[in-house]
Amino acid sequence: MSKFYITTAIDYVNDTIHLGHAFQKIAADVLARYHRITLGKDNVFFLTGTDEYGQKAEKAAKLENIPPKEFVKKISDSDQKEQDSLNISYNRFIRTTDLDHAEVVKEIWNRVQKNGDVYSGEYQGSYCEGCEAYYVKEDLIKGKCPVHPTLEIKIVKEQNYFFKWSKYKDFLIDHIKKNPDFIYPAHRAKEMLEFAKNIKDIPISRSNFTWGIPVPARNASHSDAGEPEDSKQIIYVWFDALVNYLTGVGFLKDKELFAKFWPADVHILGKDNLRWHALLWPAMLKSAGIELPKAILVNGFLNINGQKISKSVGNVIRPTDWVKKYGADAVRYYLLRYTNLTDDSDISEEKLLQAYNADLANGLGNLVARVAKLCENNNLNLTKLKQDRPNQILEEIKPLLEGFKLNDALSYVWGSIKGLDQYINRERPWQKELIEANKILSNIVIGSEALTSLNEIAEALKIFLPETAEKIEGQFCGPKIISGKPLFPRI
RNA sequence: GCCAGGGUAGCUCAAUGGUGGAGCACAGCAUUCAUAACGCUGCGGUUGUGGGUCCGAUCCCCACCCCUGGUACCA
Repeated sequence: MSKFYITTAIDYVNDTIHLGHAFQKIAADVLARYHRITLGKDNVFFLTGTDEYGQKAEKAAKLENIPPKEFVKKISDSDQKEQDSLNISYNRFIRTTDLDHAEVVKEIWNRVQKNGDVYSGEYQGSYCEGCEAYYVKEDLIKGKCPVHPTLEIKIVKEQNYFFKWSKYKDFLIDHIKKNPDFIYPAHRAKEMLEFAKNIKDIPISRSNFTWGIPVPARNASHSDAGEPEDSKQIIYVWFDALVNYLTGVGFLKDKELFAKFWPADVHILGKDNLRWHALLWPAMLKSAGIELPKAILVNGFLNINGQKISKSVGNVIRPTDWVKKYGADAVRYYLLRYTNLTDDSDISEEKLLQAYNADLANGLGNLVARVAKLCENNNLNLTKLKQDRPNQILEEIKPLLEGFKLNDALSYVWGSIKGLDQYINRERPWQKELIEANKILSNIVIGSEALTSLNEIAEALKIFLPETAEKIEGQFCGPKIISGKPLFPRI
């Protein structure tokens, strides 16, 4: 691999992102930072952003009595602020309302249409007003919504453009089967294979609201009776949103950038978005004659104190809420170490505190403090910073990171921290003659044949805890080392 | 209802068809370079329930219970 292009889900702007969304951004950030170390900064592109069109955003804006454009800007800005608070190192924060994006969406639409995959038809759906959602007949129980059995199901008809999704059924099944790494974890691929069997065409335009990218004007020669009025048709949000991954690396606008980074190496997304990424997106790309992404990484959800994060439960926590109290790296650390990326995980502020004190204050912070003080007391003079060998930690965690085992990778780093603490207790540099003590300390700071050093730990931590890594490197860059403030004061 | 994932020490998770592991928390010892921190030792489990296959199952099979997600066009 010579380049790495990673994208996150773009967050829908009906509300500002919370810790659950942040979890995914942190994971993506770790992968991006890792690859920047191995491939070089210029060979990594990290895209994130906001998804801003659609009925739900339009409604949310109406509720606040402001124009959609203003509303989505407000949420997008606050999403960006949330991400920035965690030091998410994106290369572009895309908004689907960005001008270049509309151009790309239209281009994809036209390509798909040119390929014969767009047709006009009548959408008829069984709509439940309680769920504000459509149901397929098979899912209705005695003709009623399974969630709201007391409400009447309404039959809603709409004239729309449809995408020939079903045409790509065999292609999709084949692609997933032939590429076992396409969807991770594997059980998600199984899920998609099941679903793929029943793929039907879907409407990719809407006419009952206006907040979206208009369907491009049609060729006169193309017209046929009963087709929707184009000017009133808005492109369906998913058809619009998925395309951001192309816009983000300069499709149309910056051919060089696009040629360098496409196809995406990893799309990371929540399990709720899997179908669209695993089945619709590849079908769209195939239809448009564009190469498919290499991997889809599905992250689980976070629960807080055993409950799912939701407005109605009232347990929504924003990244900034915790960052203000504990710092960005503490939040990153906790979410990375004590969750399983691909499964649901339960988190709590209490556990964050436990991890903070046990691992950051007592572990890493204390190690840095004791080593710094020992170096200061011994007047250690560093003549070099690194051993002439590859960073042992990076070597060890490479396969873990490439297999998306972020928590295991971080655990490994903490193993090295423990190793240094054990070494210090065993060697007792504070009881040794100056020369002997300095040899021990130099082993601790820059390493030896047998010992993984503090500087190696710091280098590895750049991937996970960038602020902390920088502080440690600043303190141990020599030649003189002096003790400083605790990195993580006990709470 | 249907599909999928999960239920292992107080907590978070690991593991294997053959006498159940780690970290945190807790207790004791030791120690002072350090953020009452670090280290060592210990405590701690009839591996959701009931059956079955097997010489032997936590791991395989069946049923059930509980939790989670998806269930098609609302991100």
